[in-house]
Amino acid sequence: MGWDILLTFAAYLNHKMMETEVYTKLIEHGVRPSLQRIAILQYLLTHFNHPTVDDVYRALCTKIPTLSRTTVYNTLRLLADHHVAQMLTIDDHHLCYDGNVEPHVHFICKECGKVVDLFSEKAPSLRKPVVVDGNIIEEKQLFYRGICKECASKAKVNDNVQ
Amino acid sequence: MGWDILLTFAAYLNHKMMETEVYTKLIEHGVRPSLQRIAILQYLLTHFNHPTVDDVYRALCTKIPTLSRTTVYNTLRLLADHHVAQMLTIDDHHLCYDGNVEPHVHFICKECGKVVDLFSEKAPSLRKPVVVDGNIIEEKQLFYRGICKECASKAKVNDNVQ
DNA sequence: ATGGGTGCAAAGGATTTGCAACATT
DNA sequence: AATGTTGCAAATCCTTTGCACCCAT
Repeated sequence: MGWDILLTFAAYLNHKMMETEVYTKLIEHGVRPSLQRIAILQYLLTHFNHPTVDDVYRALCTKIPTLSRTTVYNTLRLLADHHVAQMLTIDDHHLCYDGNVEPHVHFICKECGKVVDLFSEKAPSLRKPVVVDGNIIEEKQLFYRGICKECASKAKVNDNVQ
Repeated sequence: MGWDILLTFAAYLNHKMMETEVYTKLIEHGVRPSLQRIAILQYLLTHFNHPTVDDVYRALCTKIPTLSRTTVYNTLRLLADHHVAQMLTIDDHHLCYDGNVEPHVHFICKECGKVVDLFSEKAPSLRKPVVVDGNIIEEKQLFYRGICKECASKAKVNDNVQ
């Protein structure tokens, strides 16, 4: 197979990629699309389990063998800055990201550290920045903390055993 | 000056300390009071600028020369666990504490990292745990992010200069 | 004498930085 | 050519851990 065939194939893939939803989303938010950025946002938009930087890295490094953690850090921060993703820091030692930028409540379990979306709860929404006491508010986030369903039932079982 | 005098003096100080508000507060929340714990909570209750672990350490290590960071970490975590203080992790690299456990909204400036209380905003309150979708919710926290008054006016000045 | 509290030093982890190579325009 | 992007390696910073000492009951 010659170089010309490879080039044609690459051009075809490139063209296909530009048709994707993720590509468009990046462009719309002013982020230059690159292979890595597309892959990372793609991952965020298909995994709603609030992945950490390392989760994203480990999931993608097999598909993009040259991927580095630095790039994942940079890209996720970039996406958050451009409001394509949300950065969640509910707990120390639990920095994670969420591709869903629609307002919704996050719940973190003190026991297992899991982050859960609570769509049933009323979340503060903010379409455009507002000013409060002179401060420009761009984002609102509501967090709940407690014990999740699974951990609560586990604790109950343990109580009975004791 | 003999040992008996020193002992009497120590006993007097001890007695005085037990009369303090901070001492009572610790007892009420099931935390055994120690010199370090009293000092740390005292600091939290008189400094409303959302100090980090290091802020607390640096402020107190001159007064208690033997104080270690480990103790400050342990104590602040202990206070948060016993709901004598709030642990705030609004941003990665910005873990701080708040001695005010009454519900109020926190605002963090993306520019300078400062944390400000917004008492004018309606904050979610939670007197006792509630159950949502099987999860036990013990705390609710509402965070805002954006640009603070000072940074916003600085940015405006720079715009004019350019 | 037993358990809890403290503090040092070391280990551990997560994130950032500097820099060189690379891709894209 | 110029600018932006990537990725390695090293550095940095924050936090935890292990252990020994100390105090109080």
